[in-house]
Amino acid sequence: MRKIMKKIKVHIADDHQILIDGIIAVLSTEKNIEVVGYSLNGEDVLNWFASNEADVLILDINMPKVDGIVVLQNFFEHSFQQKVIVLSSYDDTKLIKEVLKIGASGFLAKKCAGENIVEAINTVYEGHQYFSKSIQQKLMETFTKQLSQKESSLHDSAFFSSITARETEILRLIAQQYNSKEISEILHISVNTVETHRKNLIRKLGVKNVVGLAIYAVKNNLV
Amino acid sequence: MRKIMKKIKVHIADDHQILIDGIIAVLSTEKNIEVVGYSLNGEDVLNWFASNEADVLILDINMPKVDGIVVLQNFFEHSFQQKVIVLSSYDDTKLIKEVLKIGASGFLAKKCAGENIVEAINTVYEGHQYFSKSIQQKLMETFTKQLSQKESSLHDSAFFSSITARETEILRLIAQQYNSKEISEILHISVNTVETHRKNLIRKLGVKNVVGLAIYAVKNNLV
DNA sequence: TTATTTCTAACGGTTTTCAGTGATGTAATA
DNA sequence: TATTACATCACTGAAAACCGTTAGAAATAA
Repeated sequence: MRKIMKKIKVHIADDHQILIDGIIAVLSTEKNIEVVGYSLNGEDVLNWFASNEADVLILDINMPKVDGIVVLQNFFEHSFQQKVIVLSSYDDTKLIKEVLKIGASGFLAKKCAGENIVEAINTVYEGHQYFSKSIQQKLMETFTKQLSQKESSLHDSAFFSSITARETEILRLIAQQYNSKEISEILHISVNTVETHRKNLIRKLGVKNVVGLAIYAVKNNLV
Repeated sequence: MRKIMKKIKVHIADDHQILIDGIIAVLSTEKNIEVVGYSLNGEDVLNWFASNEADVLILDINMPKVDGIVVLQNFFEHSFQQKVIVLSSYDDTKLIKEVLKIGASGFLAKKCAGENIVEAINTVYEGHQYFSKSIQQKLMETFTKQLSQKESSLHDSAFFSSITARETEILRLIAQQYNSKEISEILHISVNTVETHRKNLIRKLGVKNVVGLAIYAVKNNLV
């Protein structure tokens, strides 16, 4: 019994013909991948891609006429079901985040090996995400930085060194939009006491007013 | 001229001797890696590792007596400069985040290939992070999920449907701890106007007071 | 034991917030 | 043209926040 394999149809958009030819050459050796079209500028991509039945779009982000980002946005505004792999000369973290937000499934640095394109196409076609190695590394680093920042902000010197448990309790309630009177009722203490704690918090945290307290609370995951 | 290569010294901690032997076997073929010791339980790791000069600790997270997490915490509390690669049977996202927070440099699923261990050791020794493939995938997914959530919060119905540009401007200033009078001076408008905008914001966003506004602003990345 | 911190509470006074209501000019839109 | 949305401004009064300072009781650390 022979398994009939459906070919993955690929459209390529890049302003450098030579690069397109290169990619086509690489993909031509792959039995389950077929290049069904290409565009040399952003303007062209949407029309082209909408009319053919490509499954995957390989999109260069730096293109004349219409920027790749704009193409991406248009693309997902029309909620096409196809997958997009973004191609870029630089592995700029901001850019990567941007395109991921918009909805790209993969991100390839141009310096990566040809085999990665094949891998990327297969991966996104199966519904997963693909990132070339250097980009993975970068993203992972910002990711773990995020984690450690969260952690370190919790271990914020001000937070653990001088804010008492009671103050934290009150800070939490302030950030829940309770005013002093309400907090005094919740904690069964005098309004004056709440106000004192509040004043101490403002002083200790070096903020100006309740707004500062609220923001501090949010940034330290107290809400 | 021959380059003299310093061997990377590795310590392994796992309660399964057979796994340790396996790793040692894999690493024995590597010229630049040397296994200098191993521990069969968590309790043992810290003493052992502190006294020898290993560069990299390969640490199983599921161990008897002292849990791997506890070992990790102790480890970084004593601020050892060495790198830690965490080994685990499951690629549980929560667990990964946990160990990354604490300070691990790498995470390997036990199902991964032997060569990955070599790659991991070299990578973390050079100061980078290493994650086995399945884990990368998982982390990337939660990462992009985060991004999309951030995005969706920006596209919060309330935010884009009813808040005007001027109101946003004022909201931003409120979140910067300016009071109405100060905002009126910054924007060269009457205090009454600022107050009106403020009231409208409170109404439109369904919050109780400035604190609610501030929190809304932070959560929508306006500060 | 002594010293310090923390929680509690209070007083007096000023400033700000907040709710409600109403009004005007302008610009876009139906 | 009429309507709507927006930004602007005003007045009132009650409530809340803010500022400075003081001070006792209890728990905790030196």
